[in-house]
Amino acid sequence: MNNDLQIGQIPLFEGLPQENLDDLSSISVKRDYKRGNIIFTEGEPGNGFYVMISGQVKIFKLSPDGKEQILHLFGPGEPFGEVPVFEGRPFPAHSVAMTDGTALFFPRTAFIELIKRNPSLALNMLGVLSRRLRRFTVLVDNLSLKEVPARLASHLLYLSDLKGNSDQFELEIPKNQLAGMLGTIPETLSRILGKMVKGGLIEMQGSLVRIADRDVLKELASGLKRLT
Amino acid sequence: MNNDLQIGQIPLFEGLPQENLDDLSSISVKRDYKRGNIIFTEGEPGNGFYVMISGQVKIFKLSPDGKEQILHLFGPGEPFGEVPVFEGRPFPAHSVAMTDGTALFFPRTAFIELIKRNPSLALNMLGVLSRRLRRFTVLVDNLSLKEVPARLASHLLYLSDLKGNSDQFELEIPKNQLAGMLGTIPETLSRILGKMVKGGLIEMQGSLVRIADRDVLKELASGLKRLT
DNA sequence: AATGGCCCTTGACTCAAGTCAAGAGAAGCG
DNA sequence: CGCTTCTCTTGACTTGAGTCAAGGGCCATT
Repeated sequence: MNNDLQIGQIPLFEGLPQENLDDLSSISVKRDYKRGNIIFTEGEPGNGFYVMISGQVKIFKLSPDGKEQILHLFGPGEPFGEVPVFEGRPFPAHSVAMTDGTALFFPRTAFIELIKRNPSLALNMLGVLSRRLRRFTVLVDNLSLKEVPARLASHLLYLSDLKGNSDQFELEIPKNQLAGMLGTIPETLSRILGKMVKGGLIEMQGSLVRIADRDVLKELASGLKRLT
Repeated sequence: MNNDLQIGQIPLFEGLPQENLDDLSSISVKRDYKRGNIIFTEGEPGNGFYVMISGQVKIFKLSPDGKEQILHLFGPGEPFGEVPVFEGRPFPAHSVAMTDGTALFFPRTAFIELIKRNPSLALNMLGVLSRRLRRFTVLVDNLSLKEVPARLASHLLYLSDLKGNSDQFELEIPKNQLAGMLGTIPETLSRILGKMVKGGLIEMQGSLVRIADRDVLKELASGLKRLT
């Protein structure tokens, strides 16, 4: 049996007639990745984009001395690497597989032809890019206007929200990667998590987090309060 | 006589048949702004987007204690405020007029109808959003992985580039606003500009900059070198 | 010419977060 | 099973950049 995501289940392709799904299917190429594989590199020409089928990828920027800033983590059903498709310039960031997985690759020119013939595909794609722009405004806001404890608090609340506001959840990614998402380094993250535990805001066992004081966490996240 | 930008001269609408331009014209509403006017506010529902005709606007985030991070500065011909159009959620940031000016407002539903009937309008818009995503990756990279002197150096080189690599140019905006673009505060910007002048990298008179040592500036911008 | 309101700069100080270094677990591999 | 390798934590130190406070210059308006 095959558990893989089918092309019609991809949100980007929602609402398309079967005929278009067949077209998409016929232009797509399946690609498998092992954990750690480079999918594309910043500066490399982009001849198409990807949709994750299984596994997880990160999109990130790299500083000359090797520090990483993660821009996105994408899982099954999510498209990535679309910027060069519509802009014609190279990839603006790097992409590496976080786990073993599979993606569909859609070549640029064939995909653009499909878009020309199908306005709802265009609108779906506009929605995807718009959501991504919004996320970036949040990221910039965090990096520029908030301190690390506030970013971490927001992120924990976000994760909790993803699990239906459960008080308990897994981080899903290693802590050094989390540091890269929050624009900091593992040492700092570790210290701040330590303070949160001591302050009674959360409890931790490995990568399992339990929110102990949601209200204070919210105040921290909004910048009303500071972590002492 | 009328110096204003005509609708056909807006890059977003490039390549559209006259009929569509007329449609666009008929759904658009002209709005005038005075310097300092709020155009929209974060959290406000977005029922349409804007195209700048004359003047300049800034799009920015605000921290609880009033610090600003500028996300974009837009001038004549540039669209802004499109995210809610395709995503259906409120504006993700604030917008204020930097100078007196005029914008065209395009209501959401009418515009979406036009897009559905016109693939090249959709592709143009996809191009605009993609370019904007790329710019954000650069902004995030700067904020997270580079120090203020490096961000400033890149910005100066960017301004020089805009003027055909001229060694001399105006900042165009007040220095406190420049600080807000670079993710810092006026005091810090002032100090670093001071250091650059002392170090012989640039010369300054008011808001006029002359690049004196482009090579070192480039090394600074890339992070290879530090400002002492 | 004088007043008030920005804009910009400079100095002294503070502090959040990064660097460097060491070590403990945990996980993957031959 | 033992070895390497990676992840995570903790301590001591450094530092980039922010805060606070003061003052000078410039412009617009009266």
